[in-house]
Parts: sequence; structure tokens; C-alpha cells
Amino acid sequence: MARNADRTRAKILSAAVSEFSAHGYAGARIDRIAARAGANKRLIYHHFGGKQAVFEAVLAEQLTTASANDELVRLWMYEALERGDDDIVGFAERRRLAAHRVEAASTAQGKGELPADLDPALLATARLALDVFPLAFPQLVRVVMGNRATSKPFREAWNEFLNDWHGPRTPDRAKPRVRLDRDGIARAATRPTQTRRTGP
Amino acid sequence: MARNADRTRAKILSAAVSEFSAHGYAGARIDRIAARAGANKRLIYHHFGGKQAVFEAVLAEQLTTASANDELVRLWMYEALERGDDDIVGFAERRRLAAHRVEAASTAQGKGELPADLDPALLATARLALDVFPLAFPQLVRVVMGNRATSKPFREAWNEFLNDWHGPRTPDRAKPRVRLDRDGIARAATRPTQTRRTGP
DNA sequence: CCAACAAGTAACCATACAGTTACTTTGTCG
DNA sequence: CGACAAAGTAACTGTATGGTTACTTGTTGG
Repeated sequence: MARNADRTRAKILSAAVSEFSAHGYAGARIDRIAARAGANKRLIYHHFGGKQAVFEAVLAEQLTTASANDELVRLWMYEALERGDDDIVGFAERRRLAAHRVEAASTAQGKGELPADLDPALLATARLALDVFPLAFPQLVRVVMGNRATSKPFREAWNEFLNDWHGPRTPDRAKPRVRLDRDGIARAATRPTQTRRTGP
Repeated sequence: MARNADRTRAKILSAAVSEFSAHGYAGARIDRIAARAGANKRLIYHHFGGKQAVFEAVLAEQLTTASANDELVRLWMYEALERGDDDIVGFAERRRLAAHRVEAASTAQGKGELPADLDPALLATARLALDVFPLAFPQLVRVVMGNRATSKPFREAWNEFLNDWHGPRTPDRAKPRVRLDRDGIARAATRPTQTRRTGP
């Protein structure tokens, strides 16, 4: 086959996406990437420089795509686990993508579908959390629900839940309210100072 | 110091918790665990059997504790990434812990704090998702919010959000509703079949 | 058409690492 | 006590793996 630097680079990158998504940085193997790409191992160093550089390239390419598939969520998790949250890779591009989500929340607020007095970014974050959770933590879903996160009953129930999800109701200030604490104990909440609209 | 099998085992386990929480299975180093435990490397094999066995022991011990601290969330993530969701380690014990959360949701339903027509397990799952998300995905929080997940403004806003969070409003069936899709595009939702109360 | 340089290959190397071997020390129980 | 097993140590080994060396082959601009 005719040689073609770009095509080879792309094949390596694609193989690396699968490898790092499956095994993380420490678990990924350069030899496996080379084998899967059908390329010589040396070419990985030729085109990228080293293992770390390939990982960066994978993150830079994948984390700036829009659709939250299983592979992307795994990369998000490895990113969270294996990198600091200083110097977020592809930050500017990802902020632009996130802006769409925030905008959607804002639009929904305009239509009265979400509470208007909250920061739309906060609502978008919560929505993202609910979208991602079953993909990221299938074990926790199974432990709490009894159902597998991939099972039809759960997915249907969860989708319905997301469709009906409208953020917090405008709270009734007079009524004492229950707070679900981090360790799952319900207790009366002391109302914290009222800080709203935390902007970027 | 006098020899003591239980104490040594405990020191190794504790060191292993830190190590696996910090680096995951593939990134963890037996030598580091031994060094941190102040124990001879051979003792790890003596007391546990091998790396995999230590990992299992770490998960079995840590995943059945109640409070969701940073270390535990990291272990949850590594569990999700590096193990299937068949044979969940410590399943029975974890189900019992999760039951507290479901119960709390149920209690809140009784008080009218959460919609009564939804499966309390579903509400508990959603609540858990919102609790865990900023710890698990600080980068995503930063990308969407502009703020660090650890920053005071974000934590305050998020706590307030959680306090006011009451699950989905009982939907107004007449009104057309907006659905935030996975890739963040708002669109009119086709209402799916109405399946509620997905039990364990 | 032919340097010169990029693309590509195979064999090799140094090292880090999980796991072992061979041994010594210490507590305990008949 | 003293034999026996469990607890503990240091030094070692096989191998997997990231990275390199030394080389060949194809492409392209002057």
C-alpha cells in the first residue's frame, strides 16, 4: 500500500482512542496500539513522540466532540482520574461546546420549562450529571436500583425522568425542608446564605 | 516492634487503598504499597496472594463505607472502568447502604418534598448522580460553569441547588415540552410510553 | 532524474515490575 | 523447654514494555 503519513497518523490515533479508552494511560500498551493500527511501533514515536503525547492527542481530539457516547465518557473519567484540573486539554473548544448546553437550558428557561431564577450553567451542569451518571457508574445504578443501567426498564424509566426533569421547583420558603445528606441521612436543612447565579 | 499479623495486614490494606485510589489497578505499584505500609513486599503476597487480590480487598473494604469522600469516588470510578458490572464486589452490603438513600427519598416523598408518583430508587439515583458529579468530573464542571468544582462560589451554588432540588415536577401534560438532548440540542420531545415505578 | 528527506521496518536495549526463592526470627503450645 | 508454624527479610528472576538504533524504501522539488 502506498505510503501516506496522514492516513497512518489517523490510523494510529484511532487505535489509540480505543486503547486509552479501554485501559487508561497506565494500562494502555504501545504495542497494542501499533498492532491495532497495523503500523510499525516506531511510527508512533515518529508521528507523536511518546506515550504521553499520544494520550494528549487522543484527549485533544476526542474530548472536543459533541455526542456523549460510552467511549467518550470513559475518556472523561480517565481524564478526571489521571490529570489535574489545571490545564484542561482543549479547554477553549470544549467551552464552546458546553455553551450549547447552557444555551439550551437558557432557552428552556425562557419557555418556562426550567426555573428562571437559576444560573442556566448550573442547570446545564445538573443535566449533564444526570446524562452521564448511568454511563459512568453502572455499578452504582445497579446497587441503588437493583436494575442494570443498560437494562430496558431502567433506561426507559431514566429517560422519562429526564424528560420530566425541570430543575428545582421554586422553593416554598415557609415550609421546613428535608435535605438528603451525602451519606443518605435525611435531616432538616439549615438554610445557607442565598447565593444565586454563579457566573463563569 | 513486636510482630502482629493483623496489624501488618491492616497497614498493607490501608496503604493499598491510597495507592489504588491514586493510580488505579494498572498504575498501582506493589513496591510502593510495601514502602508506604513499612512492610516487606513479600508480606503482601503472604497476606493477600497477589496484586489482583489486594485490589479486590481494597474494593470490598472501601466500597461498603457510607460517606462519599474523594477517595471513595475515585475507587468507584476505577471500579467502573476496570471491572465489569457483573459480580459487583460487596454487592449485598452496598445494597443495604443504598437502601438508606432510597428510604430517605421515600420519607421525603411522604413529606411532599419529592413527587410521590416516582420510584424512590430513581430519585435516590438522581440525587446520588448530583452528589457525585462534581467530585468525579471536576473538568466538566469547569468547562460548563467556568468555575472550579472546588471553588467556594460553585460549591455554595451547588449546595443550594441540591437543597432546593425536588425531582421533576409533576409534568403538565397539555403543554409542549422541551427536551435537552444528549448532544445539547433542545428539541420538542415525542412523549415516550408511560412506564413508571421500575422496581428492584 | 536524482539528492534529500520523510515514511516505514525489524531487531534490539534498559528498566521497571509482579512475583519467587531461600532463608531467619519470633511467638505459642504440648 | 523446644519443635513447629507463622511472620518477616533480602536478594533475585523472568518478562513485559517504553523507547532506540541502524537501516531500507518511497516521494518530491529543483
